[in-house]
Amino acid sequence: MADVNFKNTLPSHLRETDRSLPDTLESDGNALPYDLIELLFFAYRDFTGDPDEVLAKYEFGRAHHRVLHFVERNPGIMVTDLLGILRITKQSLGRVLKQLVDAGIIEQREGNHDRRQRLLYTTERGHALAVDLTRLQHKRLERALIGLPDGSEETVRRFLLQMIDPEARADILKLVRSSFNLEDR
Amino acid sequence: MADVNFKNTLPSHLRETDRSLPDTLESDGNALPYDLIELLFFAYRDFTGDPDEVLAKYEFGRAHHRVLHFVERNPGIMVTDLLGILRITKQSLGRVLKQLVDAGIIEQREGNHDRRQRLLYTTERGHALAVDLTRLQHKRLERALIGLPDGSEETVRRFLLQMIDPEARADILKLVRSSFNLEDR
DNA sequence: GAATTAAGTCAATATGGCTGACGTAAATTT
DNA sequence: AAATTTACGTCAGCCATATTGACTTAATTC
Repeated sequence: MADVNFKNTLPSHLRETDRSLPDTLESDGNALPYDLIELLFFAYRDFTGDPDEVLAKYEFGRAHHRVLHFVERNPGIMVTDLLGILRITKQSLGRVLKQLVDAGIIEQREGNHDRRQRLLYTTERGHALAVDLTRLQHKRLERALIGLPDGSEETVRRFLLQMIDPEARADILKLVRSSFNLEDR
Repeated sequence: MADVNFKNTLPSHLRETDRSLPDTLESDGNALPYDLIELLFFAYRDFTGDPDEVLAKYEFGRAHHRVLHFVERNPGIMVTDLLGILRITKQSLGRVLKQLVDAGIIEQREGNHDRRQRLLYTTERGHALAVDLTRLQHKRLERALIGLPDGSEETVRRFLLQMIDPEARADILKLVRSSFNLEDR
């Protein structure tokens, strides 16, 4: 057995009585929203945790997931463009990409107009895996929206968009091609 | 210069005219919410990007940030409990914790009642750094909530909470000690 | 007194980033 | 037509952060 901790998330000092530690950093009106920060941390962890389990069976990691996702979503994407989305180096991508190609998850085809390009496509198997992973994340998102007031999905979308650096928003909006109207106003 | 890609996030096939690729995976009513998945990916990346820049000056990484954050937030926390929150091994924590202690960011004090414990506290410097980092993330969250309808902050909070594995929610709720009412109903 | 717990340590391994330096073929510019 | 730029790939090595397994010490609990 490994040296991992299987206990509660909850530290012992919070287990029994409430010793009422400060919820916010400052006692003046300038409260820091620890809770939002932490909820986002835990939410993202579980969000990526679902795919991780499936990927482990293929001996793939999160890096493979990201590549697979954006290739599935942008069939025929150029290597250069994928690098731009992922913001990693050619060398880093090269390693995982090779593994995905070797495993028959992604295939590369020479560009029609520009024969230097190795355009990326998911194979049938790759597509199936991508769908599986997306469906897992979809389910979690659906569940997270249950019981929230009307319009919450739109609110969450706008919130997430506005979390993104303003300079990058326009590009990302085109990339995600949301069917919702998220234009700036 | 490194081999990084400084170009647009936007792949060339989306740069000019809209070739209207499918927004969803399935043409039936079972659409997969690619956009939410991707917005969350990019939002989280930028969310962690702010602190990363500051931490780099100290030669710290994200692992140090997580430790600092939860120690700042739970002064006097036991090592075992911190392991439970972070879900990493003792060995992994040991390394970053040692660096933080050596750098005078975190200090360890023997437990009063149980002298085996090395309770963790931020030093004055550690506190200052933690506040800096939290403030950065706070600003991004504030900005992300601008212009959203009334009650959106609450909506986002509930959304994030429901993204978390149901079994873990109760513990995490106590841990984050939100001043908002997020009890299950 | 025995068993358990808290914390730490040694040693090895894997993943996924990074840097710098090149190479080749194809397209574009001059 | 030659020069330059672009797209892609590769070799070699480094670093951060995680992992596993085994073991120790001290203190507490049963």
